Amino acid sequence: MVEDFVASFGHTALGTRLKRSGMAMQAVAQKWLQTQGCELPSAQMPVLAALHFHGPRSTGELAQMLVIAQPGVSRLIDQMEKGGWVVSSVADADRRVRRIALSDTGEALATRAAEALWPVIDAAVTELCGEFEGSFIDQISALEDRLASGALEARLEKISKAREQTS
Amino acid sequence: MVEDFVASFGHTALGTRLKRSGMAMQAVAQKWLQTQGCELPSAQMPVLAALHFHGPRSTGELAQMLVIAQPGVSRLIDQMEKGGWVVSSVADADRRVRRIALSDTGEALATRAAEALWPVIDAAVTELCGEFEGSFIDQISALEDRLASGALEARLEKISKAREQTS
DNA sequence: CCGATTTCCATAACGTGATATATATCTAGT
DNA sequence: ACTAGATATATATCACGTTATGGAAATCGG
Repeated sequence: MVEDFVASFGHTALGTRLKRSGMAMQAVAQKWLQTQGCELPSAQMPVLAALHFHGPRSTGELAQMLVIAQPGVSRLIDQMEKGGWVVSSVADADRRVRRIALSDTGEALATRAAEALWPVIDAAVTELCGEFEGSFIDQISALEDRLASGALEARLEKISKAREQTS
Repeated sequence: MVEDFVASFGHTALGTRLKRSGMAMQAVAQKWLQTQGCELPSAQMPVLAALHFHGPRSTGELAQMLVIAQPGVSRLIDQMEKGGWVVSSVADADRRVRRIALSDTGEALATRAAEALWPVIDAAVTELCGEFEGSFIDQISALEDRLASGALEARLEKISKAREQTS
């Protein structure tokens, strides 16, 4: 039985492998965030971060910043507004433009995440991608192996606990 | 204006970036395949290749080989059967098992792809990922840059034409 | 040999990306 | 001022991955 045909398919299926590994990392990160009491869907996190670090933006600006299609942003904003994380208003200068800003709740979550959540993920992923050797494809393979073995979960756990100690 | 907030977000959003780059590569490959007269949706390509190189398999075996969830395989097979690329039948030994095999049409496409299409993609992606330098995240950034500049399309075109000459 | 458990697959519901198209608004040219 | 075109956003639909769940078939244990 072939364990992973796609990985055996050389560079031809590299796109599939990158997509798959990316989704796996997102899933692990989201699960960990939930254990930390952060219920925000992972797709909405980049919006939260972007608005937190750069202030209110329009739908189109967010699409450009996040490199996702505009209808996707439109839907995300609707969801986040229903969830109470952002507030939107019609821009003064141009009534076609919707100005999106974090609500107090959203700002509070973003602040907490910026202090205690995103740094942990960053550190864990940095560790996860450390010490890679060989060609790019070898490094992708190494990443896949580490993800499959639960290395990211373990590092999130470890780093999170270490930070609790020092605080 | 921030060009790409996600990329500026360090390792925290690496999953998002990998997923995004993977999807971009798939899209480029699919578009090129269409110019070569290959109409198969990209998601079905791994199934075609797996059945071509390893022979008929069950739904569960395909899920394991392709590292996607079983319901996904189930749907893929339905689509491919409607498209005439595969035929499925109830296994003799165990009537729960669905045995999936390439149809003549599917086998013909797979043979052609194995000779003239997948090698081109493989060569183009290999070139695309060559000469990467620095840390893993730097290499991802380099990949993103090259993809954004249309480097993969250019290489597919170039390699494809070079092969036509020699044949 | 019959009932309980396990296995394989299908279906449903959801998440999150895409594209295509419609609508509303603004701007420029006459 | 009026109209044509450009622009910003919303809506609809599709693609493709997931998990949850249930039914049919096979297997196991008493």
